[in-house]
Amino acid sequence: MTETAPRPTLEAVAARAGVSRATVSRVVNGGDGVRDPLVERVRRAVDELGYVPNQAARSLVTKRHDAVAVVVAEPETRVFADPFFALQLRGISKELTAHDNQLVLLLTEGRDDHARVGRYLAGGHVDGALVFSLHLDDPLPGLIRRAGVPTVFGGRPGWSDGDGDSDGGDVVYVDSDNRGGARDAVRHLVGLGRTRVAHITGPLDQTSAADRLDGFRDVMPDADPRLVVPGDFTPAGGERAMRGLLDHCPDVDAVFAANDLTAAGALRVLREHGRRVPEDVAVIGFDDMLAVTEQTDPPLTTVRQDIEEMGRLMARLLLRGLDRRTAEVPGATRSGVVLPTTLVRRASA
Amino acid sequence: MTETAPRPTLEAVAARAGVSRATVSRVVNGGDGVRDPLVERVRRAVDELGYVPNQAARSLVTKRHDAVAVVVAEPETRVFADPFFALQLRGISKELTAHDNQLVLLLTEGRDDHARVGRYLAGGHVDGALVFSLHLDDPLPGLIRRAGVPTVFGGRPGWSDGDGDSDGGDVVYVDSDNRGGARDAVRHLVGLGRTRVAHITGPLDQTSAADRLDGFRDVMPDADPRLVVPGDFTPAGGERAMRGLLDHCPDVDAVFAANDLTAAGALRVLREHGRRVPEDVAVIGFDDMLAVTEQTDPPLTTVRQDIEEMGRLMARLLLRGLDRRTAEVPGATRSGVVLPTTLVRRASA
DNA sequence: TCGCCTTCCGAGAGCGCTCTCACGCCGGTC
DNA sequence: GACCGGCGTGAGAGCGCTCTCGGAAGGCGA
Repeated sequence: MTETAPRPTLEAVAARAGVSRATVSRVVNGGDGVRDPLVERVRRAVDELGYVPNQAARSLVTKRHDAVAVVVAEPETRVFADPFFALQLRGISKELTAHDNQLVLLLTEGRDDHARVGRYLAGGHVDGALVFSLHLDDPLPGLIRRAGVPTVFGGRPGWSDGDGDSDGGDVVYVDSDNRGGARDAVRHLVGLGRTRVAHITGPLDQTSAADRLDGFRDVMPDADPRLVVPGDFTPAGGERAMRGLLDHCPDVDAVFAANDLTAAGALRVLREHGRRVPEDVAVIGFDDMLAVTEQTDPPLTTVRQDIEEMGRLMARLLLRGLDRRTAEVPGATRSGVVLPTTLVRRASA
Repeated sequence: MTETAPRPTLEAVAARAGVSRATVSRVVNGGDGVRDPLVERVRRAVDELGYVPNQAARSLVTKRHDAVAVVVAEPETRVFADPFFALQLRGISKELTAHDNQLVLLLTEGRDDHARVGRYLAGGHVDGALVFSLHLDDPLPGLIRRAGVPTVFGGRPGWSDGDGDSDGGDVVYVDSDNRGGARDAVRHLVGLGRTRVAHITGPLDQTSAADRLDGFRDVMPDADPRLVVPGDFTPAGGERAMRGLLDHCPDVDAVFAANDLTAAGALRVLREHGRRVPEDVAVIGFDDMLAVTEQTDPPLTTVRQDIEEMGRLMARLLLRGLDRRTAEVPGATRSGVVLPTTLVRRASA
């Protein structure tokens, strides 16, 4: 923990280059309006001294921080028992880095933390926030909105539809096309000639789960209600649901599971019961978590979403809102952008 | 993106409370040496105005940031296709939050990024760094050391042993007891009466993999060399290794796999070949990634490490080094702390 | 050649905070 | 009753930067 030598200041660079502080500042910040030879001299001085601007001093006057908060609520980190979290973060990180922004990570658990996050965001320590909050009843989005910080949500927040309140801030979010992906999956099953197609849902207080159910219903508006059974995005939930399904609808010949973990559970129960996949029952998941889809027996057909791209887009959208000279985001409406999904065919359907 | 009203300053609070800036500052920072009635008045003013200190201004003079960087190298995020990353981060986050520090996340990929991270750390934007870097040849640790930022490593860096160079900074790290855990696993197999115990290693340029191999050798110093086969921490690697093992040592009766994914691959090949687990071949993994260990057939016996605690300890160690009034870390040597592992018995061994 | 406009650079104020220092006031001592 | 010590408070400098503004220098038309 040795103390480092005092770092060079603008003043020092100016002295060495034989110019004023202002000129050095100009060069450091782009160098417009400074004649070439001077620019050159300043650059050299900067290099020689190893000058790095003091961000605190800069923020103090510019009121910008070049930092963005990423807020992840506790339940998410649980859900993210898969590469989801890491990938999204990676996308965000790449985009932020490309625009010289730092990523401040805020993990929350429990109500107290919400207050803390609210205070932090309201405290003006960051220029904006990227927020993950899948649950309908999550107080976080409200808090954050009130904090008055530019925000982009990951996943459609529960109240973004039909809310349209007049407090100014449009809700900006990035989501993947859960509904469309679900439709593709179910259509694929129908295309396979299946007639008794079941759906194991996710927790319906999450918009992603609700949207996938909607997609299922789009294709199967008249589905036997017993073919729609609740799950919870876990393998155990998938097992439970599948058992119930086999009990009440033994003639089921296809299952669209709300996610891959659920599908994995269902697969296990099907094998237990001697049903062949996909011959007797075809199965499709959602997410394409490789750790799961490639390891199941048989390998799982599923709906893939481009997680990393979601992260990248969130960051881009936010930065755009922050009025940086950032490339326009194609397909972005005022309220958000929905990324397409693709069906990945493996052996299970 | 509405502009928020200008936030109140110390000055404003002082005016409202009828005291000087200095007094408000004192109260905000603990209130020592200020008489009670005044403290009360200041507190009220702070509340009424919703005053939040401007961190930038504060940092500018204190030269502290109450922020810590977490540096994760690209290969890690790949490895972290499991809750590892999220859990560790959670532990870190909790500890930092408890001490009012922010977490700045730095994800790197490729050489350019190394330079960027080096610059950032050297730039004095954070008080310290937590670094994950498992590979022996990673240039990151060196860069970071040179940046002169207090650092704690996650996982023993390759060069921490026998290096003992004189550049001042002792290498502080937190790791789990890979070697001891491996010993426990292998001893368990031996205790089961197995005599032909194989080991599928991880990539040996990672200290965790090397340590696990060492642990294996501790118990089986005279193992048939053909029983030690290379893997790469992936299921595919596990499959490949297991196939080779069955080819060359068909009498193998136990496998200690370097991690759970590897074990999952091995398990699949064993089933393919009609070997019963654990009757014919007992299998043990490492990590206890629940998504894997509870899903394999049969459920995997494995060595568990307390990931979240690792993260928490890293943060605590760093904060301690930063000379905050932080609780002492029991069992921490100057160079780091090694957390115990526990054998979790399931059905596979 | 003169004046005017443009371009480039430097002086200086000030962002919001901390912290040192000096001063005022109090009680206690001789 | 004069003096001293200590505690509590305020004044003010200054952290390192940006940015406005004014002045110097140079180019061009008349």
